[in-house]
Amino acid sequence: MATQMKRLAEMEGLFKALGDATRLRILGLLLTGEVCVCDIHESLKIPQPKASRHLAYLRKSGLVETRREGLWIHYRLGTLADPVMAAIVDAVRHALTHIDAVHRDGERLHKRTGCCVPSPGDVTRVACCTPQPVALNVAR
Amino acid sequence: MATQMKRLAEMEGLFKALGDATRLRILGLLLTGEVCVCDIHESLKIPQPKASRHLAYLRKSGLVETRREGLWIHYRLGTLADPVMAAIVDAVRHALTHIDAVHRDGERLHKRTGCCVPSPGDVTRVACCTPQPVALNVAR
DNA sequence: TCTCTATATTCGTTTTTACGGATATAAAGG
DNA sequence: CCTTTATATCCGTAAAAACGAATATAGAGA
Repeated sequence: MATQMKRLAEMEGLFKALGDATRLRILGLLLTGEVCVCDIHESLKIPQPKASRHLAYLRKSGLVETRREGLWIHYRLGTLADPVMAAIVDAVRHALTHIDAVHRDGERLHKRTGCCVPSPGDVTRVACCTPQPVALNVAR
Repeated sequence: MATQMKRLAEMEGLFKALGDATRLRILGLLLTGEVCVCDIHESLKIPQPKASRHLAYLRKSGLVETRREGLWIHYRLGTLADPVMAAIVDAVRHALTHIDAVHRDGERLHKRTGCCVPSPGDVTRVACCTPQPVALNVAR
């Protein structure tokens, strides 16, 4: 299996991509769904080139995917082919829903587009949340 | 809750700590149990100061803990207090069992100490392994 | 106290990463 | 074709991280 060969390097790359607060916030914002670059950099209150650079980094690492629509480019969370990696990313996505900064970014996005930020229970059912059954939130 | 405040920074730090192949290999080796520094740097075939530096990094990030026994210092995997972080680390530990390099390191350790490397199923039951029931390996 | 052994730290250097600011590309519309 | 708008990339710099080599510490035993 070719996917087994360089898994160490891939994992290192994955964690390097995740080891930056701005990129984590971007991933957190994308839990909402598709978001275009301008909404990203304004929700995070960071300069546009900075957002673009980090998005390029995330794109190269396979964590996000894009879709062009006219002048806009929409970013969304990607799916890693390797199930071992994907399991890690699932845990990360869930953890992001527990971060204050992510919620604040999401609220700014909400004011601009009307999309909502997911709550901890919504993303993936993980050990840290299973014990205490959370009250159901608004779906999607 | 104080644990909620700087979670973003903590998460960034966690991934920075995980974003290095040597440190990942060390964590993989520690899946075996307690290992002292000399066994670590010889199993990984890296110079001792290099191992020591990376171990210090892992210690500061809370991923490993130590126990002194005479002249030796034994390293073992630590437990993160924050359950959200701990869930991520669980997924990582499991993923490490899927890495070739980790197994090779473990075999060198085995030749030195007689400890065995855990197989994918042994560590944590995660999405990527649950579907295909693996043949039972030697317990422990 | 001297020595040996295991582990940690310092030093100087190189590489990598992140940044702001400026600029380039690329699609859409007049 | 020219302009506008959205996004990406380049440039020079600053900060962080990793390295090998050398050295320091700390415990155990003679």
